[in-house]
Amino acid sequence: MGVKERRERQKLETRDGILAAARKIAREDGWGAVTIRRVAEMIEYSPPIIYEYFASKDALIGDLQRIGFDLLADTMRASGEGISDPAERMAQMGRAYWRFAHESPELYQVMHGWDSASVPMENTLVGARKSAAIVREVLEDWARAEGVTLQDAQGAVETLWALLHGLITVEMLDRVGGGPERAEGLAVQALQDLLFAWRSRGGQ
Amino acid sequence: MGVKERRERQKLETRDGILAAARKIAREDGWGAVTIRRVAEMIEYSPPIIYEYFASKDALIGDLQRIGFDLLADTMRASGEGISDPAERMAQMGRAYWRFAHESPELYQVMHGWDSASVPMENTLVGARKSAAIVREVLEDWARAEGVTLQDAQGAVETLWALLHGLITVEMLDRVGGGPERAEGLAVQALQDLLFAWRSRGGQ
DNA sequence: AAAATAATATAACGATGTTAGAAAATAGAT
DNA sequence: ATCTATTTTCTAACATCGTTATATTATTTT
Repeated sequence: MGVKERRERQKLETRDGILAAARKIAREDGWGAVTIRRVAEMIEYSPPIIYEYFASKDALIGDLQRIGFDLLADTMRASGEGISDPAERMAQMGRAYWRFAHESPELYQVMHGWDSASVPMENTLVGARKSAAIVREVLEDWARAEGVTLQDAQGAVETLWALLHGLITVEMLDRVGGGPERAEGLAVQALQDLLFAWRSRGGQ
Repeated sequence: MGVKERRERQKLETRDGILAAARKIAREDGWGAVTIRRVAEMIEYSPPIIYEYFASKDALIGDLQRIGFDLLADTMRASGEGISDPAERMAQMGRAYWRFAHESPELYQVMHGWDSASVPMENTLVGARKSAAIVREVLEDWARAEGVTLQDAQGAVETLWALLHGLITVEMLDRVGGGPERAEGLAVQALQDLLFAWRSRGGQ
């Protein structure tokens, strides 16, 4: 009577296969190259099969988007674990964010609707909140440790996020002027500058 | 013998009509709704006519992208004109950037390839440089006035840009909980914080 | 082994960007 | 003013896309 179970397992495997195929195509040839037919070909099924697992192409891509945000949040959380100094923990998490965007550019792209990956913005909103919550915690730890009262903690988180995301954006667009290392240096520097300013004025 | 000239004029008008139509559709229903057929319908011509003026849909969109960047650069330049204090001039240009993104969201989107507007990244790069050059000038004026030596002026420009662009991104995605005014406040604040940090440490 | 059910494939639909070729409008020449 | 040549514009069609209806094959159950 393990038939149902085996079927379930196989179904999940196929589902994962579809997601993996879409991701692989996106990574290799961009999200514009991700078509139902090409995904189907890669998993060696006929196109309609995909609709047994996803309601639509948008749903499939939306799923990858959600997966990306979850992965990012997990990575950031993990990168901060076991580090007691809040400033250092924040720096590590910033680096984790940076690393994630560069190690999984196809996910970062789909998370933000780049590269003609048409994506429900609602997901981007929900997804971004996941990481934001983690950053906010650390930021408040830092403020407490530094004796700084943040007047607008959420705003501070958004500003930090904006800085990282903006620099990653310009770097991914640009791919010029000095290479990734320099941009990461800029990001680290700018984060420190912001923290320095907030500390100096005793609050944001 | 003014026939040729009239034809030329009419051709330019039609061309502008196509661009305007595409922009209008994008503004009203998003870039995903911009199809050749719909643009043609709006200008009251048949679809193939568009290919008399543009090599492809991508070329059409690429043109709007370039137009957007030029308009932004012009706006920023104009907003700083006649202001002698570099810090104030920079603030004005930052506000101009912010205003542009909100007054012409469809242009800002297409400039950065958002909303499934598939766009040549090369243009984004070239376009962004136009505004960057202007900002850099002012930033260097500011540094001179403040007696600050910027070790990496280009990096500083990129950082400022990243901050603005990032906050606009999060706000457009998010709507930021509190409306545009709050997000703009965050942007102004963060810019000042960065300048403060750079001044304090006597260089970036 | 036959019947019932589930899994998968083929063929097609409407919409897209784009092109070929026909039709219509306009120019210049007689 | 009419005829011809040229330019402008349109209709019809193609390939590709997401998606669905329907047929076919494989598997399970009786």
